[in-house]
Amino acid sequence: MPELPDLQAFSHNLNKKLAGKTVKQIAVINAKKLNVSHKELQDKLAGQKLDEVYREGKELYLKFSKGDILGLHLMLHGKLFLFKDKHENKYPIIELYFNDDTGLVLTDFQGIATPTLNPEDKDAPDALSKDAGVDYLTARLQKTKTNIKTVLLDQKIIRGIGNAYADEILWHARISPFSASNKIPADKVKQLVKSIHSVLKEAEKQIIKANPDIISGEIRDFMNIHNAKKTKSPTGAEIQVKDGSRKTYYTEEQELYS
DNA sequence: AATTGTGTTCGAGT
DNA sequence: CACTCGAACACAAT
Repeated sequence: MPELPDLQAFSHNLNKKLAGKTVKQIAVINAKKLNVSHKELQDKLAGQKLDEVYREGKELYLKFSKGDILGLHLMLHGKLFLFKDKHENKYPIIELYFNDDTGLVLTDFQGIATPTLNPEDKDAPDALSKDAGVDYLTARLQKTKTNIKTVLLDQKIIRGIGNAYADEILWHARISPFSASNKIPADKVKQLVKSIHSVLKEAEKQIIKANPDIISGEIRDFMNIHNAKKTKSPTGAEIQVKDGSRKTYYTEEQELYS
């Protein structure tokens, strides 16, 4: 599934391809959790120009000329396709048609990818925002004793990190995923903030390098730790796997604070 | 051809 | 009551 760096790449590419186009029509085919009626979405967005596409947490935001925003959450398997005139992709959720006869379709075989009209502003900072800095995380990590991986995955605390990148980030920071969040020393929290930023930005670079025009799917061959094809970390430690409702990959190089 | 993977919600258990 | 954990969603890729 796409995580933050993938979505970041998608948003750049979609912005390049779609910004400036005007919405002609919208078809809602299977959006169980859309927060407004099909008619309201159509009435609001038809005729508006798409100003910008960008990423917010794990969602893509399409911002229109009158200020309306269409949020797209891809969930586990959502995929985007651009098309001319019509498309033949299976499992469509929603289709946007533009006035030059091109279109954008969101599909999901699980039917759980979710469009949202004018999503509420979230309190939690985006993982790449400067608001998710040392001060914020230090204070926030003190408030809970759950393990640090769970905290990184909690979208109410910091938005955008998923299962795979949580493992990559924690290895990069050399913090065990099972560490109690309130036991991580100050200098390690500093390192964690640096690791969040550098792991996510580096991944985005790798993804764009591998596929400059990517707007869906995922590329993860380059991942160092959360990678079933690898047995050792770049520094030679055996990669361990803990099976849970999601898998956690880690090595003994990561210090456990408890 | 059986296994694996992925975010979020929700209900049950501690 | 607060928290933690697993199941479900339903298929593609291998």
